[in-house]
Order: sequence, then C-alpha cells, then structure tokens
Amino acid sequence: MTIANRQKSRVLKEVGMQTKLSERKQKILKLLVARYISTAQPISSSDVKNDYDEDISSATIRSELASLEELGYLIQPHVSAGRIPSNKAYRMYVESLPAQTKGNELSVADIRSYFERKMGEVEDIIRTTAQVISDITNYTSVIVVKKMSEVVVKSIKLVDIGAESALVIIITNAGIIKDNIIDLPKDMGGGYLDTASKILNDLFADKSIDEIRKTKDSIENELKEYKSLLNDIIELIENYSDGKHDKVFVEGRAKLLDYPEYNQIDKVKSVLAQIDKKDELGDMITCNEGFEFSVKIGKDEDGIDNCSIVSARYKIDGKQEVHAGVIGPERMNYTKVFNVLSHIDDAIKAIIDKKEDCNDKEEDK
Amino acid sequence: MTIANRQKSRVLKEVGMQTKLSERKQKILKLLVARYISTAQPISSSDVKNDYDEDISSATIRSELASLEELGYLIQPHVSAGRIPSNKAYRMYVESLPAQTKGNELSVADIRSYFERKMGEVEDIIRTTAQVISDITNYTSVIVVKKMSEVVVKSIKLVDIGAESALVIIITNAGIIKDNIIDLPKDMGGGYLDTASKILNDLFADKSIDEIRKTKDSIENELKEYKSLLNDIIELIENYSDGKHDKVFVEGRAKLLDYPEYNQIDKVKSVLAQIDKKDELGDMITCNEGFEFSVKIGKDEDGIDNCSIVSARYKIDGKQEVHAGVIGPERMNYTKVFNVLSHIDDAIKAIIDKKEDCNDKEEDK
DNA sequence: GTTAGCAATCGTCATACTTGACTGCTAAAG
DNA sequence: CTTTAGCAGTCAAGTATGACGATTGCTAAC
Repeated sequence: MTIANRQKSRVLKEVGMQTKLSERKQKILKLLVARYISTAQPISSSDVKNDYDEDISSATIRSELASLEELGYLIQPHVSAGRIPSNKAYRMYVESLPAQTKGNELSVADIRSYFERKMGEVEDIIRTTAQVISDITNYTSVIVVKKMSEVVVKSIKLVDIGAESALVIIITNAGIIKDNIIDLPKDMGGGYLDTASKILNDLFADKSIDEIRKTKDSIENELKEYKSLLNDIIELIENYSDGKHDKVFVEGRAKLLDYPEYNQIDKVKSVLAQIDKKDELGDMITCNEGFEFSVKIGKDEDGIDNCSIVSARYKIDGKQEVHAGVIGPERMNYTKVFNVLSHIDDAIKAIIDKKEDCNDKEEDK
Repeated sequence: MTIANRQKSRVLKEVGMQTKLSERKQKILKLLVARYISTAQPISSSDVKNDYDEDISSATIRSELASLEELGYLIQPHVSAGRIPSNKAYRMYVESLPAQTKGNELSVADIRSYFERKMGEVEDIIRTTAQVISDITNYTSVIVVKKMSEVVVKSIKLVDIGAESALVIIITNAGIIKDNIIDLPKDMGGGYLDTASKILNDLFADKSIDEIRKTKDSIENELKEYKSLLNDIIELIENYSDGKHDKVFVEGRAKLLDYPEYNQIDKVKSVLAQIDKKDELGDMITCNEGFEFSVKIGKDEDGIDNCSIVSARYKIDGKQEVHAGVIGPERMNYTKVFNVLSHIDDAIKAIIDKKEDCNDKEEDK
C-alpha cells in the first residue's frame, strides 16, 4: 500500500509537468537511448551511472528509471533486466537532436569521393546515390522520385515512327515526357502530323495540367479528324500528372540483417515484405509538405513495425521532388543519418546541376 | 578390413558404370529427392520403402543408400539421421525430369486470370509478370530484359527540345530508343536539324550496329559542323548496343524466408546480398545461347550458394530477349517451376502481342 | 541377392542446477 | 525531502544430465 501510494504520488507529480521532464530525467534518458543505440543491450542503472558525468549513485538512477518507466519512456523486458527505450523515448531523443546535429563534416568528403566515378544517366545517379547512402549509414536506403502535379507544358512534339503510330514528346518546365506512343488514324493525309502539332501547341502551350484538364470539353469545337488524337493526348497528360507510380529505388536490403533486432526470421520477414511493396514504400518515405525531414518510429500511422524510417526531401531545379531515406531499427543512429541525408543533398545537386544545366538555361530565358 | 574391401568393391563396380546408375538406384534416388523437396527433412530408409511401389525391405534400401552416398549423391547430416540429396543428386533429378514435365495444365488458367487486370506500360507488364511468377511458385523471381546487339536501325529522328539540345529517337526493328539527349552547337543555323537528320538517315538507315560502328572512320569526310553531332550519335548507338545495364526486375524477395533452409540469419543474408547485386544477378539469370532452360544448382560456376536458379529465355518479336527465372532452395519444386516458366511464356506473348501489334505491322511492310 | 534382427550412434527434448546481472525496497544519512 | 548503501528476490542464460526415439550398419540366415 505504501508502495502504491508512493508511486502514485510520483506519477501525479510528473503528470503535473507533463510537457517537460526534469533536467536530470532528460539527461538520463538521453544517455540511455544513446547507449542503447550503440549496444542494443538493455541498459542497467550502473551503465547509466558510468556514462553520467557527475557522481550519482546507481540507486538514485534506479528510482529515476522506475519513474521514467511509469511515464512510458522505458520498457523492462523482464524484471531483472536493464531497460530499453520505448518509441516515445526515441521521439523525445530525436526531437532533442537537431541542436547537436552540426559538426560532423567528415562524411562530406566520403560522399564526394564516392561520386568521383563517372556516371551516365540520371537513373544511374540516383541508383548510385541510394547505394552511397546505404553504404555510409549501413541501413537500407530508399529514394523516391515523385511524379509532379504542378507542371506547365511548354511544347508538344509528335514524331512519326511508322506503322500508323507516333511518339508524343511533351516538354515541360520540369523535364521531358517521352514514354508514350499513340495510334494514328489509318486514313490520315500528308500534313496530318504537322497540323495536329500546331493545334496541340496552340491549345496546350504554357498551360498547367489542371488547365489542360479543363479544356477537355472545349475541344468539341475542333475539327473532327483530330478529336480522338487530342483526347488521347489529354488522357496521356492526365495519367502522367496523377503519378500512378513514383520511381522507387531501394538499395542495401540485406543490411537490415546486420542488426540483432532482426535475427528472428519472422521479424525480418515482415519488414522485408513491406519493403518489397514499392507503392506503399514510396508513401512511407515521403516527407509531408512543409518539413525537410520526416522521422517515423515504429508502426503507427504509416511506418513499419519494429523500424524507424528517416527521410528527407530535396528539390531539383526548383520543382522535381526527390525523397530519400533510410530504414533501420528503431535504435538507429539518428545523428549519423541526419548528417548523411543533409550532405547527400549537396552532392546530388552538384551532379544533377552539372548534367542538367541546359534545363537551367531554359528557365533563364 | 572386410568392410573396407566390401565398400571398395562396390565403388569400383559403380565407377565401372560411371555414367549410369542401376535402374533401382535411380528410382530410389528420384523418390528420395522428390520427398525431400516437399518435406525438407532427412529421408530414412523406411521413408523410401513407403514410397516405393514394389515390396522391398528397408535393409535393402539401406545398402543402396549407403552405396549412393559413396557415389556422392547423398549426404548424411549425422550418423543416425536420414539422408539428404547432394547437388549432384539434384542435377541428376532435374535431368530426369523433362519427360515428366508435361501434364500440369492447371497453372495456365491461374496465370491468365492473374493477367486479367488492366495494365499500362510494358514495364508494368514485366513487373506484373515477375510478381505472378513469384506468387505462383512462391519463390523469388527475376526477369532480365536484355539489351540487344543484332539490331538494325530503321530511322533516326532529331527533335528540338530547346536549350540547345535535342532528343534523339532511334527506331529499330526491335523497338524505339528514346532516352537520349544530345547537345547542339550554339551557333547552328535554321535548317541545321533537318540537314543533320538527312545525313544521319543516309548514313545509318537499315544498317546494323556493327556496320554503324565501322562507319565511324568514314565520317571524317562529312561537313565539319556535323562531325561532333555524328560522333555523339554513334557513341550513343554503341553504348546502347553493348548493353551496360540489362533491366532487372526482382519480385518476392521475402518469399525466401518461407523455407526452413533459410531460417538462419547468416544464410539468408548471404543470399539476399547476392540478389541485391543486380548486375551479377542479370548474368546468373541469363540462359546460354542454344538452351531454353538453365538450371544452376548451388554455388559452382556462377550460381548462388545454397540456392538453385532456374531460368528460361524468351524472345519477343523475334529479337528482343527476355530471361525470366526463379531463385529458391536447392530442393525447389523443379517440375512446378518448369511448368510455370513455360506457360508464362505464352501469357507474356499474348499481352505483348496485343500491345505491340503496331510493331508487327511494321515488320510486315 | 535379399531379409530380419540387433547393437550402437547420435540428435532432441525435458529437467534440474548454477551463475550472474539487475532490480526494488528499506533504513539510515545528508 | 533527497540521496545513498546494502540486501534479498527475481529471472535469463548457460551447462550438465539422462531418457527417448530414430536410424543406421552389420551379421547371420534365407
């Protein structure tokens, strides 16, 4: 009874200061999380005592730990084991981090040296970037290239490729869409493509996809023989805009298996199965509007059970959105990951800029 | 001593008939492999006795098993356990299969029903096909789309996309290459692209890539202002031909974890790590010229340790090569896999033909 | 060449015991 | 009221032990 009362009083006290833990509790909690991140072993009171700079007895720490446990920050696997952080503790830890994030500039050099090798196409760059992130952090990495919605069509070209079909090339402010073939009418005359091309550019040039969608009804007024062609192309642009598939690159899946939390087959299986579903993975790695970084700890909302997902958003040429992130255990090394993701940003930009400065020139016009 | 002699005589006898095992040995071996494929448990002599159609004592089987073990077909995990097949036994088993492969037509219906859903681009078809193979077989599946070497260029188009650059579209008998942007000279005149286009088509139309490679020297005679453009495009065609990257699609990685042979983390890790290396994976899944199927059991040559890789080659439109295969434990259900791979062939063709009949028409011209 | 029977071998499982690592509690000191 | 030291209690993990069952190889008989 006395015990129960005592605990109760402690709880009430803490609930009173809900938002803030006492200085010492915060300090202890951070030490504990940091140590757990590197050891993956339950942390005992004497472990914390050793890490603690001032002299303080393990008994005092024990009572603090007991209190933190009641508050939901710690979990005890069994009664005579140390304690491990809960997801709540990780969140608190991550929130406390940014102030300490700066400083570790070492990885920049590493990243740049990785990129020294000659690379070909943009897709290669992205794949290599994903490999670099995975190698440096030693976690599984994911890069998502978003299909965009706020795109302005600059011009449209039709290229006859024989067999009554044409390749449609749509040049936008964010890049070139060139993956579409449409059928042409069998009885078309000589100047058909040229005329169609003019009509298309008159109708669509310098319009956003939303605007184009609205013109759908007004094409009824156009010449009959181009109606089906125009419809095809509008549909094509719409399909592009709603981004059926973002492009998803995953590298270093097997790295997950380096961590002891995934040494049981059933756990690793559920995680890998979720990573294999690229559509959902794309959503998970996506940072919400307005944030530069996103941290998802554990399952809740749209994360993965037993995992943390840290991701960052990048913009290329002001528009094209790329989200890159890593997947690892909840006790992932957040500091390192933040660092790497920040600097990868610069590295990618440097490369992309060099390759796509033609696009920049176009913007400048 | 007597024992040793006896064993020796047995061995000598078998070595005498190296190429062929006795009827009964073959039968026993096949039964044993088949049973091990479904149970994953060491097979005892009495297990074989139960499967054996004629009446035969377990003691007889024991002596046959002992003999097969000496010949390297069987392995005994420990002295009082049943026996498991060696890679040599799997190879013998697979070679004995084709005669029995026919018959199981069930999967065709399954496959077709899988494909009923609407699909978009060719890449989607392939990805879906990979998922289908993986789902039906319950193994990890890989599809490799080969870049081709014996391609004939039909025509080349240049499309101005602004910013002193052009999109190069190369139409070949095997498809359209449209992923390349080249830089244009800054001081080009009005008709530059048209002229360049004419020169290109005069030089390259209806030539194979090998032939184009040879024209490299002869362009010295052409007008200076087009020289660098021509060189760019030749390089581009060459790069395409030597197939830096085949496109590799992998689906169902997590399925590996369903099998008891991969319930130790270190084993599954090495396998997954190798599957993640897409370049090597492409080579592994590739069937050598002249074979329709390829079976790689275990590590030797270019397989994966503790795995079997079964793959098949397909041709689309007579040229484009696609290799599809599955990766699973050595005791994989070869019969089922052969069946699925055979029928997927038909299913893919049906879909591709429907989507690409424009290409076929072109061939007919 | 085949069969039945038997002793020997070895993995698996359950049990029990020991050890070591923590904790929570209490009572005393600051 | 906080902190500390000491102690008893708890539990996971490791180790030794023995019974059990599965399976084999060998031998002798058919």
